[in-house]
Amino acid sequence: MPELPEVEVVRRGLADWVTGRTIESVTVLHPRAIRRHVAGPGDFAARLAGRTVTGTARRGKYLWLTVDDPALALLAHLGMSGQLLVGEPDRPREKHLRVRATFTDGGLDLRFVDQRTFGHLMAAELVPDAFEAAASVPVPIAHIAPDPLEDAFDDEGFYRALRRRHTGVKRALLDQSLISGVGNIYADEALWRAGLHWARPTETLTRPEVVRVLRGVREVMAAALAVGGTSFDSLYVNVNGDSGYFDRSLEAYGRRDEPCGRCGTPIRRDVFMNRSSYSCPRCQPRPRRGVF
DNA sequence: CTTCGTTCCTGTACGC
DNA sequence: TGCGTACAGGAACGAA
Repeated sequence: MPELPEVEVVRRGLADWVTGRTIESVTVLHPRAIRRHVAGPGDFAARLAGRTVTGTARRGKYLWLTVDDPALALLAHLGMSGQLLVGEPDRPREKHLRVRATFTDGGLDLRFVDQRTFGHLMAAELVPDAFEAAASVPVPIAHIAPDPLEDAFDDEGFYRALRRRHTGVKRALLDQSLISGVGNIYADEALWRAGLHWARPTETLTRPEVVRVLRGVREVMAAALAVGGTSFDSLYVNVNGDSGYFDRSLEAYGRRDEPCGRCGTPIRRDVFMNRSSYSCPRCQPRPRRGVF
């Protein structure tokens, strides 16, 4: 399940393998993969054909390729199971191949493979970034906040935004308009590190607690990035098809009934937002109404 | 305006 | 063996 560290691993791979190369043709094999590109597959392919890739960028879980048209980007979101793979152009088609791009040099091709089809690609317009001077951002994601690894992320502004909200801290961490790049896995890990329960009301958070949450997010993401990201199955891989190793370092996520690494209490699993939340009942006690 | 439940999709695991 | 169900879950969308 790609979150920020996994997307960053993919971005770095693309930077190595496609920068400077010219796209020859783009084939859409499944229209759902470009459903956010409202002009359709023909327009998507036509906008990208002949363009030379000039660089790569990322914000949160979105990554994009810049091209020799400064107003255009190839924007990608991997969803739950999306993969961007670089490989020999004559290899067999993957079962869930959705989009394929070839290059004029006849070398390695670029494939978007996505089993569960929650991911998508689009050819998007680039506009000036409201958060970082001199930077550009694709229009469809201009509304999301910077991610916590960006210089443009505003820690104090994040604290004030949380205090204005009336929701639980985990829901806020998953809200890409407040902080981008955090998904279910790293939200649970960051809250475990910060010693906060997922349902803690955001309006009661203290400044030191928010500092702990942000430190937790940044530290766990940096640690995951250092080992190539988190993989539970074969669905997350880098551009060469290799998995990361961070699942061996997770403290809370997926560890139901296993002992907490700090206190030994069995990790608890709750259903929240129709998905799993893992926490330590002792290190992350459930908040009581009226306590704060 | 904010908040929150629903929906999209496919493959795997598991109980009976 | 096969069938039904739970689960994995990001984010757009609509309702309240």
